[in-house]
Amino acid sequence: MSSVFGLEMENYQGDLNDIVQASAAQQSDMVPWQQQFTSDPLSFSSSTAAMEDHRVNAFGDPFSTMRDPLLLQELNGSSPGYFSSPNSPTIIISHGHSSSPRPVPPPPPCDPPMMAASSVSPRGHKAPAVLTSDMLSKSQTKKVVCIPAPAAANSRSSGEVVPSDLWAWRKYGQKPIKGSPYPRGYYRCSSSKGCSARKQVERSRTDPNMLVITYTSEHNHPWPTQRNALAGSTRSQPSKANASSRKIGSPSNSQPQNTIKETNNNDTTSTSVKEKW
DNA sequence: CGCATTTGACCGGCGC
DNA sequence: GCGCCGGTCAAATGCG
Repeated sequence: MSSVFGLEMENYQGDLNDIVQASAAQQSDMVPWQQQFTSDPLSFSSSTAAMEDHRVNAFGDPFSTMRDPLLLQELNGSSPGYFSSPNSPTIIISHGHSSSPRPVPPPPPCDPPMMAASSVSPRGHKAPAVLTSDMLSKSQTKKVVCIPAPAAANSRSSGEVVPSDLWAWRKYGQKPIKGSPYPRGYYRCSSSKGCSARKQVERSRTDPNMLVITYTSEHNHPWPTQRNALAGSTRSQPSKANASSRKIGSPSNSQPQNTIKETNNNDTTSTSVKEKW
């Protein structure tokens, strides 16, 4: 399996490039993030511990220092090394045209049952992205991103950590998923009212440290120059139970550079990108 | 005041 | 046909 992955990864890198480029192209007229990132020196220790430490300590929110994997993906355009790194988040991109009205949740790349069996290490798993073509061959563009979810420094009451990205996401629901001890959160893009972009965030049942983010639909608007409009952007903490710990992961309103860092971390998580149309 | 988050209810699809 | 599960909606609440 791993070998397959490796191969796939290689292949996907190529695809990814395309994707990234495409993405970049799409948003090229929006925000020159790449420049920002590019200018950011990537100096991270390759050691997992260091990485985690780095992330978690950065702001208390491991994800606050990293942009959405998806974002990273797009940014990848400027940092080719990202995907090649074995530790990067697993990103699966599936574009399809679905016949079913309802988006089919792709299997958590990081925690498919089989993986559970094979991946014993909670953290060092080179999470191979497992993607069933079936699922991917649906119609909407679905991107499954598997990223390491470090400690729940920024975790909510439910314990989920939501990475912040340039888009403003509004949570519209959360449901416990059968077979998974962790609930799945449903987010919608609040950057633009008409935007149908959605994402589902859930923890890998086999690896609580891994976060599986599924992006559905695409944004029909440019990147928010600054976490836009609807303003508040995504709150990271619940207002009740953890009122005191609320907004930890606060929006990265203006710190894109962090992404790059994340991009650099290699060595702990595996990055694999799959694309399906 | 406006927006985000939370939570429960409702709806639709799928499997048995 | 029934039950289960996932996904979405809507009302209430809290925070900036």
